[in-house]
Formats: sequence, structure tokens, C-alpha cells
Amino acid sequence: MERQTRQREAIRAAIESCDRPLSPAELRDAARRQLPGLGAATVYRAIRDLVACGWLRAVEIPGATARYERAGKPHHHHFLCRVCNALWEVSGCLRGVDGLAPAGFVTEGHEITLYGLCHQCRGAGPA
Amino acid sequence: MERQTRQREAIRAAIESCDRPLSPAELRDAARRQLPGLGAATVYRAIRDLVACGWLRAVEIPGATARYERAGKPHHHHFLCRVCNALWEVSGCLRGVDGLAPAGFVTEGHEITLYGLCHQCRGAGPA
DNA sequence: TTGACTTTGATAAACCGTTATCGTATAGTC
DNA sequence: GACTATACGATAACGGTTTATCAAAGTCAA
Repeated sequence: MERQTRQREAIRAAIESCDRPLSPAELRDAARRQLPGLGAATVYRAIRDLVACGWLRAVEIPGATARYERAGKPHHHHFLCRVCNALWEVSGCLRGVDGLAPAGFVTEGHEITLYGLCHQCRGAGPA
Repeated sequence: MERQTRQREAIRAAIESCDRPLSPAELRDAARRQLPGLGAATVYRAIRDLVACGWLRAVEIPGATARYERAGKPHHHHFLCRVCNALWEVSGCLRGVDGLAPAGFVTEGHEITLYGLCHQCRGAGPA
């Protein structure tokens, strides 16, 4: 298993050439620019396999379907634009996040999601 | 409209007697302890109306359906237990969260979600 | 080049939370 | 108590995402 195909090539290339996490639909659209006939099922299969082998990572965000980014990046967070729904990478974190948990809780990780307008929608979007 | 019914009474009481945000299913189960025949549609209708009138607030969390809590609480965040899936309230926040956004982005709000084991699952849950 | 086995793409179908439908029950009013 | 509009509960339907199916195409080793 794990053959080299044009489809998987295009999907991996789309992830690597994009600087932000993509939803399955965004990923399919991006990969289709290189391989127009690409089917949706193929994208889901590739996502499943790439996550399973540790190459890709799911980014869960509140109130929306998951996005996917290259695994192995340093710890960071995300910014969700309420106009274009793109998820952007936010470098860095804050000290003390895990310490917010109440006494008696075991914190294993955290997510910080910022909301607002991205640089592209700042001027164009509605108030 | 807005009649006083046993159903809405039980739903409001369930929210107020619980110290953490509830999903629609959790809310229904909680209210059913007071009113066993309560239907799911009634819970969804009540949630819609209570959110619309500002009594209830939706809490969006990554990778799960929204939970609901009394509106009007001071700014705070949440802790999601990976074993029992309960969402717990976490008081306080951190300075500088909104400042994480990249230059050129307009931050309108943020969510911080901690993950791990709640105090109840700490001892009982699997490693 | 052949041939076995994998992957693809189109389609259908599963999923799951939520909403609409509709006949019945009930709250609030006279 | 009777009346009327609202709310309820059961069920079906929805919408969007994800997965299963299967014939056709493609990959890769021999």
C-alpha cells in the first residue's frame, strides 16, 4: 500500500504550498488547480492516511469543521476570520495557559482561537 | 407567546442548578429528571428562544457540538474533559491574548479551551 | 509488457445534530 | 368552565460532512 499517485502528490503539494490550515473542501479546491479531476473521496482518503502516518495534523476549531496542517510545527494557535472563514496561523502562545485549570484537573493541552477580520477582509468586509 | 410551561420551567431550572455548560442532549437529560416526558424538540425550541432573549449563551468548542450556559457571566473560559466530555468553567483569562494576532488583523474576541481530565475522571479514567 | 493489486472518481448512503410538521395537550383569558 | 392561541411530543425531514461501494484506471514489480 501507499503508492505514489498524482492525486496524493497534488494533495501534499497543496498543503505544503499553503501557509494556513485548510478544510477538506479548501484542500480539494487547492489540489484541483494542479489536478482538475480530483475527487472529493480521494481527498478524504488522503487526509485519513496522512493523519494516520503523522504527516498531517487536524486543527479543531469551535463551530466549524476541522482544518488540516503539516504536523510537526512548533506550538502555535489560530485566527479564524469571520468574513472569509479562513483559518490563519498565529505564532507563539502565552505563559500560564495550562495553569488556568481548576485545582484537581489534569491539563493535557489547550487551544486558543482568535476571532475577527483577517488582513484581507479588514478593508473589504462589512462592519 | 412566551407562556409559562412546566417544560420551560424544568429547562431553566436545569441550567441554573448546573455549574457547567450543557449540550442540548445533556440539558434534556437533566431537565428530564424533573419532567420525564420532555421531548427533544422542546429543548431545542427553548434553547433557541432563551438565546434569542439573552438569557442563555452558546459556548462553541473545538470538535464538538455547542454547549449552553447562563448569559451575563464575567469573561471566562472552559475545560473539556476527554473522558466524560463534560465542559467545565474556568475562571479568569490571560493578559495579551488578543495581542497574539498577526499585524493587520482585527481581533474581536477569543476562545481558550483546555483539555485533559476533570477532577471526577482523574482517578477513574484510563491513562 | 504483462498482470496483480491498489487507487481513483462518481454515486449512493450513512451520520448526527437540528428543524419542520402536525395532531394533541395545555396555559392563560373571559 | 369554556375558548383560543400557544406549546408540546413524536416523527419525519433536513443539511452538511464524511464514508462505503464498485467498475474503471493506474501503479509498480517481474
